Amino acid sequence: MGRGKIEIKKIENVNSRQVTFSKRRGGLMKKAKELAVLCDAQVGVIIFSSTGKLYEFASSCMEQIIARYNQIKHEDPEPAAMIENVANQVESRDVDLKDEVEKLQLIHRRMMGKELEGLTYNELNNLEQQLTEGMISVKDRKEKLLLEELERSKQQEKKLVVQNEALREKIVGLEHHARINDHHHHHHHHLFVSKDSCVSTSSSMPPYYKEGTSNNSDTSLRLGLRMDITPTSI
Amino acid sequence: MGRGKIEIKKIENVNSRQVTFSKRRGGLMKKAKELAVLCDAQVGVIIFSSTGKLYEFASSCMEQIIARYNQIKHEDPEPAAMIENVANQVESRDVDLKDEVEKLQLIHRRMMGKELEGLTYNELNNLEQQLTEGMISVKDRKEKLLLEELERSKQQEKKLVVQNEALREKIVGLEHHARINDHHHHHHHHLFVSKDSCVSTSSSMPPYYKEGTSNNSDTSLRLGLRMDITPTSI
DNA sequence: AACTATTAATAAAA
DNA sequence: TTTTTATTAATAGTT
Repeated sequence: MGRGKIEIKKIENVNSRQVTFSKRRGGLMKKAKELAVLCDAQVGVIIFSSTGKLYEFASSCMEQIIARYNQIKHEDPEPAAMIENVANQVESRDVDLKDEVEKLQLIHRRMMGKELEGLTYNELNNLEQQLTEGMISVKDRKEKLLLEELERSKQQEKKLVVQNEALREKIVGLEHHARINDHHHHHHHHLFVSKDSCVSTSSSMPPYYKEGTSNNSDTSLRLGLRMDITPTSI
Repeated sequence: MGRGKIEIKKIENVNSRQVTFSKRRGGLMKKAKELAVLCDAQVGVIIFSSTGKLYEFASSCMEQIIARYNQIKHEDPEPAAMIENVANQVESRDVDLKDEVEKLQLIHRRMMGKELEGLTYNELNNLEQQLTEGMISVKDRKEKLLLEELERSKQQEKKLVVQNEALREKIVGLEHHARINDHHHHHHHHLFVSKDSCVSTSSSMPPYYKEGTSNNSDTSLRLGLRMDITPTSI
């Protein structure tokens, strides 16, 4: 096809080669498109010229054609499949963790006395045993806190009694001076300190220690402990 | 080029289309090869037939052509980065679940009376309240199971007493006959049934109800209940 | 880039 | 499928 037959080998004349490349490239693209349309095929053509320029034709998205090619060619787990694979691996770890959470939640609910229906008598006994042990530990811990606080309180008490005694003596001294000075003045400022407003050595719990929270605890004493956080509520 | 001109649109006749595909595919491949040789170009052609079959031509390694294409087309950070991204997404979900597990495990340990050090007095009270409620529910459930089993046992007892009475009467009858027949035979088979081997109307718990598990439960009676599973142990 | 002589591709038939 | 053949399409060399 042309003014003469040509041998299929590299065209050495650079200009001729460039012209032929342009013509034949167009022809190839046209043929590719015709094939795709006529025969309902998916066709992709990639051409790099000798100068490195890229020309392409794709009857649909080239990425999709390449992906399909890779999928068929080497069961290539490169991009999508690789991600899929990793995702699956993680998914199973995920499922394990979810199972773990569900198991722990069931245990928790049962320790709260819920969903006991499926348990045998022995299982209930074990559960009760656990609850009892927990209860004992909690009560011990509470007792320890109370004793520590009581000890602290007692120490404070002693300190305050000493302080009070000192203060009262000081006041007695001041009142004595005041009386002496009264002989020279008409107005005097009388400082009165009643014995009741001071801490006595045989003091009972102060009045602001009031009964409060709804709790079956043995003691409902309100102590100066931190009572803000409630971590055991989910 | 052919016996007539054709319009470039999908060939509806399946057979014609198949033939044309075969011919034109060959032609396209030939043209691609010629272009590559004549013009010193790098050419890759990928064709999927409508039936999904893959045909390809590559003037050099197709992978290399695709790689070069991808490199020029999108500075493609596909595989590694993409996987990294997905992994990170999953990682965070994973961390959340692990946190959840840890939280539940801490709650569980505290309900078992462990790691109470960080808790305030009020928190300890709440915990004790939970344990108390759980304990009450468990005891109620145990009581229910015991009562049900007792009821079943009583019913069985009654049934057996009646059966026993009937059996004893039958035996008495048989022994009577045996004594009469003894007058005619030297050997006799003596059937002896002691009263102890039968259930009496005022029966106490049977001997195979033995004390067993180490448990502070009010009752350590072993009943004919399922006692196999121990779900509260992690 | 346009032309055109010539070859190549291929549609229809077998 | 592949081959044949009549016809169109592509294109090499020229302008």
